[in-house]
Amino acid sequence: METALVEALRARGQRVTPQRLMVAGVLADQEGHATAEAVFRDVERRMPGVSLPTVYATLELLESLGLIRRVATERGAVVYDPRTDDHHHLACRRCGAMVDVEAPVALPELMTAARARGFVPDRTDVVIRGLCADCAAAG
Amino acid sequence: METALVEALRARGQRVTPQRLMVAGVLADQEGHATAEAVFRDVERRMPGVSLPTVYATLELLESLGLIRRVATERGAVVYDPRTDDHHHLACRRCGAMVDVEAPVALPELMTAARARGFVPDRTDVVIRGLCADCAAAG
DNA sequence: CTTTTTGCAAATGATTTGCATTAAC
DNA sequence: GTTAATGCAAATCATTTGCAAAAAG
Repeated sequence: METALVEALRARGQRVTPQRLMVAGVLADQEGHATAEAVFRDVERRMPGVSLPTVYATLELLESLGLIRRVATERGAVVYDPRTDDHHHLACRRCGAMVDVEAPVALPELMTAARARGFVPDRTDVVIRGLCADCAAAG
Repeated sequence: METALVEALRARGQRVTPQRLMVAGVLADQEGHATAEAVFRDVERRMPGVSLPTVYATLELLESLGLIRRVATERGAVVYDPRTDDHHHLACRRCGAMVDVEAPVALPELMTAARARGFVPDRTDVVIRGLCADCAAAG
């Protein structure tokens, strides 16, 4: 991801800073999804002194470059997803965990209905809500 | 909706208050989705003196009773949806509007993948992101 | 050197909490 | 009368902003 980031920044005439590389690196290492706070904690550990506003700004930048995705959870909390390929999410209503699933989705009727209203579709987010394996086992 | 609310409250031994009826009534009249603030403004107009915390508490109550749905938008803003039947959403990335669409969705591969991981599905939320008719027309 | 990015501190906005008062039942 | 619900004020949480200092190109 770092190479892609450096190229994207150069292409837009923006600067390659150690903070930006670090935030991108932390997110790339991330298994699953992370809140801005969580990213901040990891970044701070390896680079003391970085500020939270910088982390927020960088996450926004990475999203605008298409290198990460921003995902809103059911309660309105926001997490960042280092994967930008086509995948969907399982959200546990008990523990709040959000897990990736890969599977093709085709929603022909829904797309037709959307286009019929003049809507220009861009991306489809599918979230299956329910209980994750651990919470289901716990009762 | 008011009848259902009164019954649900009685069944749980909770009280039927004018504030609760008013919040439910305002949401039922609502076309589309509303933020807590918007609900508050409407409620306040017809019943001056209601407090914002009461509106929040009531929205939470209505959701726990299954009478409304809470929907998180892409940016993490939360809106309340008076419809609880099976329907999905179109979210405009430009103006933030969220519109209902009715269309059946069947996601067999995704459901299979979810169950294969021990996940117990409950409901499926599908959000199509893109540009609404107005924003697409505006360029 | 010039302009962007950073860090800090403070502001903002949405939602929640504590608590005394009021109102349902 | 009891107990739950309300209104108020203040607290909290996540995120954003303004601005001077530092650093990238």
